[in-house]
Amino acid sequence: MQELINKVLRNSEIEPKLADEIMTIGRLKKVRAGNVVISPESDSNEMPIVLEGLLKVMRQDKNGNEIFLYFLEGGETCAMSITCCIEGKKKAFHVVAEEDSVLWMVPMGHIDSWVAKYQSFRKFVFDAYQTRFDEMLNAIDSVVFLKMDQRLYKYLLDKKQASGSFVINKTHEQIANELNTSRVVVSRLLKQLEREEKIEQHRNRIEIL
Amino acid sequence: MQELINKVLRNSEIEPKLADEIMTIGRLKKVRAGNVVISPESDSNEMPIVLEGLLKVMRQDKNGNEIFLYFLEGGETCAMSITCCIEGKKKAFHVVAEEDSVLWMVPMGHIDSWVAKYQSFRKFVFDAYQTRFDEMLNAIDSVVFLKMDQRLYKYLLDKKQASGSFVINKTHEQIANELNTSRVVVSRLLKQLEREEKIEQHRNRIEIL
DNA sequence: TGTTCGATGTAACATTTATCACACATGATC
DNA sequence: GATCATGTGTGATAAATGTTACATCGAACA
Repeated sequence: MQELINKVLRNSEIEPKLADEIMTIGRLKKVRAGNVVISPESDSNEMPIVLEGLLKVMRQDKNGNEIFLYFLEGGETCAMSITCCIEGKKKAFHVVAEEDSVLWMVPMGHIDSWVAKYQSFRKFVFDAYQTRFDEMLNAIDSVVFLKMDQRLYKYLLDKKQASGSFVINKTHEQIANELNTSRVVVSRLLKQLEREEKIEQHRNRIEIL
Repeated sequence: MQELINKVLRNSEIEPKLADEIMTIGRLKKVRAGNVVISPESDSNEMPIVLEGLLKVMRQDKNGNEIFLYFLEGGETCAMSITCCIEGKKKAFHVVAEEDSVLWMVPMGHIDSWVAKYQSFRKFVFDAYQTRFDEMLNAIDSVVFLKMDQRLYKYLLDKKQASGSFVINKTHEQIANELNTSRVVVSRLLKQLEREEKIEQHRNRIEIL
């Protein structure tokens, strides 16, 4: 397990001394696909770093409607968790395991001092912010500028990209929830994509061509 | 002028010594309403702090379609500028003066060392990120979960809030651009809001009741 | 005063998306 | 293989939004 942490952290630009600290202070957490890692209710004070697997960040409104924002892949962390914890604010999002994942949970208490002390950690944090802003803008773009058929296709491609697999194991219903639309709409548009030979459909499974 | 900077920075939680540095190193910039402060083309390496007035942050796609994201008010800064400059990435947004404004432009070169050195600056920066994430999520909520009539009304209320005025001097066309819809749609919905006695309309001017 | 131009109002229609209803397919289980 | 729960396909219709076209209004100014 230590090797895994080592691999992710050493591969990043974290300096060895800091990597040691992070390894000493954090704890390992395994989550199974579908499980919630962070929710508005949870007041965890840990920053999750993805060692293995894939997390997804979802936004939810008061009525329980959801929308998918972006994925967190190996080596990445949840920038919003950092700000929320530092500010002690309630989180306004869910983080859910998209695949079985291995996380390294780092208590927030040390963040400030690391930011002060390590240039490489400042870079790590600012990188995280940069990437998250980009993803957020990307999410906004999709919703604002694209029609549902394009949004859906983009969603499938993003998922392929993040998971590294051409196969997506989801029902139409699940996809509809992530795009905040209805199952019927997704079924219709997927059928259309199939006719255009961009995908192939099976039960609970979509294959990207 | 120095008084203005003093007022904004001293009122914030920036420690005096840092405030002095910021005042020594930055430069004053005045912009008139409508003028562009930051655009994807500009590769300015300065972080703008709003001393007076109001800026708005807009997202634009390749086809030139726009959408309003959020306002930057007095004492606030553009978090996305920080990350972009640090990462040396192209900015993916426009910052435009919504009102005549006075800005304090701080060269990015000093940011990293200030973050390392001053706890209060770390707080300032993390606050900025937190606020921006919130505003961004808020923008996403509007676009994803609200119908156009509600989005429009929310937009008017936000504008009222940010400007501190019940009067909005904009044409339907301008509003339509910020919401990425058409003038006709805005006219229709504004008329509706007028019938519901939530607003009063005049030429180039909307009054919130 | 009349002209001009940008802003606003509104009808008619097209397109996109949402919703409802129901048929049918598939895989699991007994 | 009969039963059942769940997933998918599709028509019909409604609602929301976008588009086109044109009328009217009001301010500015010749």
